[in-house]
Amino acid sequence: MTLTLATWNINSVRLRFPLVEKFCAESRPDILCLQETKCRDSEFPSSDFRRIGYEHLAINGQKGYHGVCIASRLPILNVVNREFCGMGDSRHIAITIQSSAVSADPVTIHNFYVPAGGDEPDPKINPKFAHKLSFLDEMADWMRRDRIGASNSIIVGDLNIAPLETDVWNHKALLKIVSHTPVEVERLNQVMQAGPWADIVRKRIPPEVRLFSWWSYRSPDWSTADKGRRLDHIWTSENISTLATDIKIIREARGWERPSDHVPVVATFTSVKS
DNA sequence: ATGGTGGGCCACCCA
Repeated sequence: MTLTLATWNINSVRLRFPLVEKFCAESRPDILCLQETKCRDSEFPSSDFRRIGYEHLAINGQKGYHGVCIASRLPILNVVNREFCGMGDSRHIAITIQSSAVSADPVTIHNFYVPAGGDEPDPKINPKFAHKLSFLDEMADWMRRDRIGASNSIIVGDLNIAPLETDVWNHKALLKIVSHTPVEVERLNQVMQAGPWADIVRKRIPPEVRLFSWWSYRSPDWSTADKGRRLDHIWTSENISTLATDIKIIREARGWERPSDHVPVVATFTSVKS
């Protein structure tokens, strides 16, 4: 009994549906969480997802920017999307499913697209960076207050922060670059403690190993230069963290035709009794 | 130190 879950910042779901189809054919995720879908709910390619076996869709889109969705082979028992920072942005959606690979009880999956934060890592002069920090604070407050990560929960998404030294191509060079500054990493760690969440990717792949899920479009030879960052994450509540038996980062997806700048991160959960 | 490339969409916003 297994459940395979994937997260991917797709950077326009309409433009890149053919890549979604290719990825799903190869990796067979039961649940696919996408960020930056960049279309209204009415423009979402729902029939294409149904055609490739994802009959159950939870969509929180908006015109031109942001947008998240969860496509599932399993029935969706409940859908919630929460607004952060009173901005009206579509940056979160959560579903509840039943999967005996993970738990006898219902499991909630949260899909986040955290603000990128602009270029200047100073909240006093850069409102986008201030928004990013407020968003993370609000996530942590909500998780603590509502005990979001207490049990049977998973959180995935483009969190736009690479917390570990080996989550970036050059730790020292990126200390003042938004996505790897100490102030953001501290905020992200507070979110992790607020769950409390376990980083199941780093449970399976030790911190000594460099791991990236994003390479800039501005790097002409992304693979040989390999100036990547690990911005995309999968965390779980502690009670299910040991059930994540396999982690894959689909690096080759960055080399596909007209790629996203992010690649899928995939976790497979296996129940103790098989 | 700078600027490089993409997507949405029609003047620039965003990453």
